[in-house]
Amino acid sequence: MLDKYNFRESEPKWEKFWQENKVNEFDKNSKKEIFSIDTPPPTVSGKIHIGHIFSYSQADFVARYKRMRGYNVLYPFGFDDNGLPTERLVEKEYGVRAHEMSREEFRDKCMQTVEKYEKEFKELFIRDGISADWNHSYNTISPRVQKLSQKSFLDLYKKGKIYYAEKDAIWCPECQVSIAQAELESKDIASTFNHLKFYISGSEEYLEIATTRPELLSACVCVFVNPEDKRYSHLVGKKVIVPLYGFEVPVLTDEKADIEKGTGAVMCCTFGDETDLYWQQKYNLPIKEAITDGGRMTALAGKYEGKKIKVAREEIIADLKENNLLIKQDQIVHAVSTHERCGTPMEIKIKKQWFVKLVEEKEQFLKNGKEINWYPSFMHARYSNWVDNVDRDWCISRQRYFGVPIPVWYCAHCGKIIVAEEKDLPVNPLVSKPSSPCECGSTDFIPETDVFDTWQTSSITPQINAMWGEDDEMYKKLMPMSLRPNAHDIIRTWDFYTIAKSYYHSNTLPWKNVMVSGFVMADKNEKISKSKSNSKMSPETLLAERSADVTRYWASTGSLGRDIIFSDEEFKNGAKLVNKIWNASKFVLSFLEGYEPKPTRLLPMDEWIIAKFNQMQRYFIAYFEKYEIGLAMAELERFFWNFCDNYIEIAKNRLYKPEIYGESSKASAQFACFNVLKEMLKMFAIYLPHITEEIYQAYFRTFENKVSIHNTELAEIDIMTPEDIIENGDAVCEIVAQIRRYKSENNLSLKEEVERLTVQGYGDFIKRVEYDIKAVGNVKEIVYTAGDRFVGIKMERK
RNA sequence: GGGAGUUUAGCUCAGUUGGUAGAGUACCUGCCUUACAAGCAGAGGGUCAUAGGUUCGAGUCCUAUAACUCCCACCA
Repeated sequence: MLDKYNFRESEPKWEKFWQENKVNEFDKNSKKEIFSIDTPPPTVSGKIHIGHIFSYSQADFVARYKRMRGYNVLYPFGFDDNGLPTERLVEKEYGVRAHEMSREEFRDKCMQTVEKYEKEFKELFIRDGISADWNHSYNTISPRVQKLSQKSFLDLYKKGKIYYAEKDAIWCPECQVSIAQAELESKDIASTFNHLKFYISGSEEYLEIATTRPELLSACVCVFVNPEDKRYSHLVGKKVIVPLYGFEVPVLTDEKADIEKGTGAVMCCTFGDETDLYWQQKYNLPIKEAITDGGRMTALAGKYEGKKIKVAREEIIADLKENNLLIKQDQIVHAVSTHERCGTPMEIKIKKQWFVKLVEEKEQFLKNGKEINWYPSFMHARYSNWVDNVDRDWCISRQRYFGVPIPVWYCAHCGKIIVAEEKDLPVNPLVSKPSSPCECGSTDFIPETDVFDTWQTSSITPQINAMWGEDDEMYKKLMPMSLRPNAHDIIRTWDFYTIAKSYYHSNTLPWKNVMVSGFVMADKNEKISKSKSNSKMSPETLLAERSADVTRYWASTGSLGRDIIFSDEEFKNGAKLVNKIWNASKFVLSFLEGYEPKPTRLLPMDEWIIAKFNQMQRYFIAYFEKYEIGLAMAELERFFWNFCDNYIEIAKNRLYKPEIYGESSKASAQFACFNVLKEMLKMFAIYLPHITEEIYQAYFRTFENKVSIHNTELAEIDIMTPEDIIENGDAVCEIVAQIRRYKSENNLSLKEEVERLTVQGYGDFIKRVEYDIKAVGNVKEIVYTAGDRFVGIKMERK
């Protein structure tokens, strides 16, 4: 019935079949309970890597499981295709910089690029057997999503949760864009502590100050010492002269000046770091900007104007040395906040920006986090830990090009902010104008040129998926969504922002459950990087050479939330499993040709395997309900190998030789084989959708009456079995194992005949299945003796 | 400095409510057994990180310690 299995032909064949037969589609009109998944839209910023395949496969297992548990599954798929990561990809692909061309030209290039990549992405995910419903797909740059993103902005603005303010913003001088706290990454960077002479005004005495950023001397506004620091108490209130620049600044006291650190005296520049900002606000210090948006020195820096930060630093150190103002240099390694995308140390700039309020609602967000089920549960700690530490509102304006425009104008006359009207969305303020004049009568408007942070858009994926503002009934039905799957790195961004947005918009949770997956590591403690992600691990290669089913098998072996090391071993195990499933099915089905399923009086060992199956399925389901896909698979796999090595070996004699064992004995084995294989394949279908479909189509489809195995539902095998059947059947396996051990230890073939087998204390059940034991062990005679149970078996050979 | 995770066989990991330590893999020994040699059978291999405690009984519960990993804070 089954011949050879060739995944290279079969896998694409079934992928096409599923699309054509709408196997994975969400049914809007179904009465079934809905299970909805807020799929992560992959960022279009380069290639899909093995980590994507890993975590998307895991989410797919859940989607397939829920479908087979009778849910109406909404499994959408989006692409996050705007914003800085995409721009950088486009700049790299074309070898250009966005600011070198017109906005339109750059946007065109971006659109072309994302289109190309998304096609590739989609093909790759389909090739991995991801069962998303492509009717429910979206792109964050599409007009539909732009509209929703702007609607989100308007809603929050009206609710007072978004504000426009000129204040400190975190700035990346490399990308020339403001970024959010969540986009910072702490990095240990080697640096130099430069000890400088700050002469006391009108004195030969100097104050020694250590700094890593001498290039900011021109922005120095004061010097702080700790009020408890006796060494400097005589200097407090006096003025010191900033080296090289010659202007005077006061010596002030503040607790934040650490006696232990450096020399205990610190120069405050606006802005070298967050502490400078703190002091500026606390003491209302003057603001002096020494660095331009592009990371070069301003006119304030005098002769260093126009130089890059690093260059200026080197030159200024040389000049300090030359002027005998440098006392010494210490090499240090210190933590520096950098932009996660480019690794450039951040700067603080005063900018007019749009912000979403976060700080004032922290308690609420913590509460919301508590109401969500996190799998694994400890990932909740990571969420609350982050929310607890948030100390900045979320800056959502970006000085970039390829993004969702901020739908706002400013009156050229009075400066009033004019936000777009909802009916006009999506709006590009650079192209259109407000529909009515400003209150002041002016019709002259300055459009906002900034675009949104991508997270402003991707934080409403539940709203996008649930058709917010498009289908109110559906929205009500779908919110909160059932599940958000994502990796642990974006808990602080995507999860957090999404929770905040859903609360602000509708006072709901975005989803009931979060399933957090780990990372794929190249090796222990070694993340997969572009250079490491060689062809051996590229998804294309793995899918083409190892098959999608085997790749998915590997993805199933991971533990929830835990990082996994890329392992060739697991691929081998997967290949073995797939092969074994094929062979076992082929064998079993060869005895089921023309079989008509009907209730049959079952022999004990057939009851046993069915009872074992049902028990395994209960464990399997319990694991899946906790999103423990790996443990569920292990449970299933263990059963399957037991089915092959013990049950088939027992049953095949009856299947082969009805003339000896009787037709009804064969029918009993057929019943068990038919049902166990069928139900087991359904469970495997969650992980290995291709090969199971091949077998289903070749045989079981006629009986199940569903177009695809993926439209069937998991079911127990509904027969009554004696309570102690598992225990008794396992005991039989134990006896069989002892026969095998004996033969193995004596270097005998397993088919060697046993003259007499003595079984002691195993009870009456053994007698009832004597024919099975005799057959599988090739035993001529069994002698039963009384005594303690599990005493053992004596064997004699002629 | 704050938080979290991990520590069980050479390796990768299970171990549900406390009750004689498990699997896969590797190594070794056999077996061409009428599905599968990408298979089958079997053997060896563990002070469950350490030290205390609770208990009749602890890999499991409690306390402390150590090592590794991650998140956050630390940026003069």
